[in-house]
Amino acid sequence: MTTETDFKVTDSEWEVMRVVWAHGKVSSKEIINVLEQKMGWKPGTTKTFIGRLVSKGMLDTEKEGRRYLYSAKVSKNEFVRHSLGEFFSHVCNKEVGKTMADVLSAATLSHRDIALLQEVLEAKKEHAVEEVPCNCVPGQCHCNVDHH
Amino acid sequence: MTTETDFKVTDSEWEVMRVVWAHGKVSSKEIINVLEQKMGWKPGTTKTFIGRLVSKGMLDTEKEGRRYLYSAKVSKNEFVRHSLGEFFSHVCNKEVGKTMADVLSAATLSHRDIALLQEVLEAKKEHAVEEVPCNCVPGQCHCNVDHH
DNA sequence: ATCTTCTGTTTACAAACGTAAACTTAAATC
DNA sequence: GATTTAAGTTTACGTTTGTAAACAGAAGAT
Repeated sequence: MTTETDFKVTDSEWEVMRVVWAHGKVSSKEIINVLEQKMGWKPGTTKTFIGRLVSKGMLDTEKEGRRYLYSAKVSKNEFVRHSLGEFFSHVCNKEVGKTMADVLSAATLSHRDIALLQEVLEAKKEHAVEEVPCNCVPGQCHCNVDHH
Repeated sequence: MTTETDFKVTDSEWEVMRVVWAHGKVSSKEIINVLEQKMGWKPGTTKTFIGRLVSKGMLDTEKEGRRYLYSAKVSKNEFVRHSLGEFFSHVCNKEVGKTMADVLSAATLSHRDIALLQEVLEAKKEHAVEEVPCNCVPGQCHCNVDHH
């Protein structure tokens, strides 16, 4: 009876979500096909994941004849943003910038991407702080180690 | 008998790793203390995670009297880089730039962070591509949807 | 009207995870 | 030396995840 959307999605379920996001509205048959190709999953496996995602409130269903059409209840952007936020909750705020720089230098970027990122940075300058405050618990990052 | 380092670390284990990274070498007592504070874990819980991390080859042990001193076998940077790489394996290459921009505009950054990021971007310009190639399977991203 | 075939739902089961108590052993103390 | 205590190891157990077969019901075909 969970109507609440639960952003916690496993790796496998994420594979399903990607197919749904790519299509907008899609039948289980299509999802099964794509993931049989990519993941080698048996139809039953994909069915399980679809079912779980519906229970979690990540997928909406719309009856269409004998089958359902599935669509995402949460947009891909919203979801990715949320997941990355969760990811960075494991990293000290002070290190987010450095980490981003790391990722960026390893990524393949287009001229347009770079321009966009530069714009964002330019805008960020306005509200940049002198020093990002550490948000860690004492003992969980270098900024704040209790040396007994 | 797994001597290989397994980068798969759960959220709880990550909490332990952060304490180890913060200290360099640390006793279980210290780890237990920090996580009892932050997570409300009973000592036994933390002990379990430490044990699992040792099995996984994420932690090295060095006997010191009656106890062990734990240290990380994988550097925090290496680990974060790897985990982010895994994260982005769920996102189309074409969208990595946009996603980064998204994260950056929501992050708190220092002037130094911004300068660093700008440097990285400047350097990236050199090898920027006209269009980032989509690396998705057909049917799993907009670049490549089979419309029946 | 009956049979076949989709398609969604139930059930299954092992491995991983979260959470922790119990046990054991070696060191420290009395 | 006997006892207490701290630290690592074993065992425990419910939940989640990965993987899938079995089953049920409705739509389509004969």
